[in-house]
Amino acid sequence: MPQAASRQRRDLSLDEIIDRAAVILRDEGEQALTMRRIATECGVTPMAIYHHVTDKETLTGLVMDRLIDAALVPRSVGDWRTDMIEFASRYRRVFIDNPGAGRLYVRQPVIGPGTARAVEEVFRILATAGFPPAVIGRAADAIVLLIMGSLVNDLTRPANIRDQLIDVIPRSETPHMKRSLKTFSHRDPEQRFRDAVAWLLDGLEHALIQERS
Amino acid sequence: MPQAASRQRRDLSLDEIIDRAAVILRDEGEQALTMRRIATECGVTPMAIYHHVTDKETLTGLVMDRLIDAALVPRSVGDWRTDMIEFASRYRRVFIDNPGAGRLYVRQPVIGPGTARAVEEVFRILATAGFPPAVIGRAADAIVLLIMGSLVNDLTRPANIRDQLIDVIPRSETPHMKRSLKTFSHRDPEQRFRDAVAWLLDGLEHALIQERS
DNA sequence: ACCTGAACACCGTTCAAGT
DNA sequence: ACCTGAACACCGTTCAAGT
Repeated sequence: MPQAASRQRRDLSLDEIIDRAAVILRDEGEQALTMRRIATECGVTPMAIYHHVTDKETLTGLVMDRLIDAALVPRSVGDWRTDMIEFASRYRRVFIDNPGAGRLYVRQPVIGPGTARAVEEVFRILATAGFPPAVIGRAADAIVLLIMGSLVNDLTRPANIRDQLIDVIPRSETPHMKRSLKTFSHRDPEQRFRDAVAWLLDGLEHALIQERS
Repeated sequence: MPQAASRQRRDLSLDEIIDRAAVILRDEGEQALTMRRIATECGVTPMAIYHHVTDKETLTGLVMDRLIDAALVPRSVGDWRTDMIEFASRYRRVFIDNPGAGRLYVRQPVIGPGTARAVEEVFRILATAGFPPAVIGRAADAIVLLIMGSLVNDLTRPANIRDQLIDVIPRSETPHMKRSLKTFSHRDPEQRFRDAVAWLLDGLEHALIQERS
């Protein structure tokens, strides 16, 4: 039988804090994730949290790096283009499936083991494709731009909000809008993302081929 | 000589509110932009603002759409690739030069005349390139992803924070990191963005050429 | 070292009232 | 219609103190 709880519980760990915070974020979203709420969930006073972490941003950073790490699965086995598209889609989906975490992710930097392993994996895929190291860094950055942009678009812009664009100025000013707006606004977000990544990889591959010939 | 101010000033307009808010945001950043501060700058009580606008988010939306509209210049005259890269860079720079506005922009949707004209311009450039309407919407979306991603990266991630990635896990786990991290972390942000857009356009152009043959 | 209690310095917004 | 005054229901965090 475990010892009765002492007057002051001394068993609160950083790990437990991160876990409790992650649950709140996943189940109730970002505005539910307050220091006071995390403390309550840990059965402790708000200021107890500050003994394990310097401020809220570093705590949320730890939560998000852990989410990334948990989503990394053993490397896949297709060709490098497929591997990259699948990896980027999986990374994106971590935050699409956890919108609270996603909205936090585009607001603050995240550095940790999960992030490092994710970046290493992108580097590895590009290396197997045959890109020289000088290009790999820039190419990886371009992939990151698409992931971040996709999160912003899909987490902060409601699905069909772009339909409103046709009505805010006279249609005579927007001759091209009428023809192209539908494919701009109505489309599966995941597929839009995969299209963009595919085009980017096409451009990269094209540059690689030209350099070799 | 103008009339003396009445006891209750009734000359506060939405336009003035937007202007004052824009100045605060540009000069002092996002955390200075509070409803109370805007009210003070307008010489009015906080609640007076709510008579002209329903909430803070719609107000900041109006500010940002106006920033976009002001940055749109007469269409350029190069080939479509150059036009697109220049347009995207200029759009991005609006928010890079105004970081407070930029950080708000990746948090909330913005719909208005400025946004509509910007989207129309992207459609126009892609149309002159010869893309069919069904592709134009998807291509425009891909461009938007890069712009949004670039804003997130350059406004929320400090320049060289990626250097820390090498130290968070044992180097034996990251064989590719050592070779490629430098080009991933040290690089002119604007140039990185232009590279990414150029690769994307390469991929798009390639698809267009293949379709025609 | 680990935690509590009270307070500070803010927020956006509602509500009721004035003219 | 346009604005004021007071208050509500919160925040993250500092500071001093307890054990």
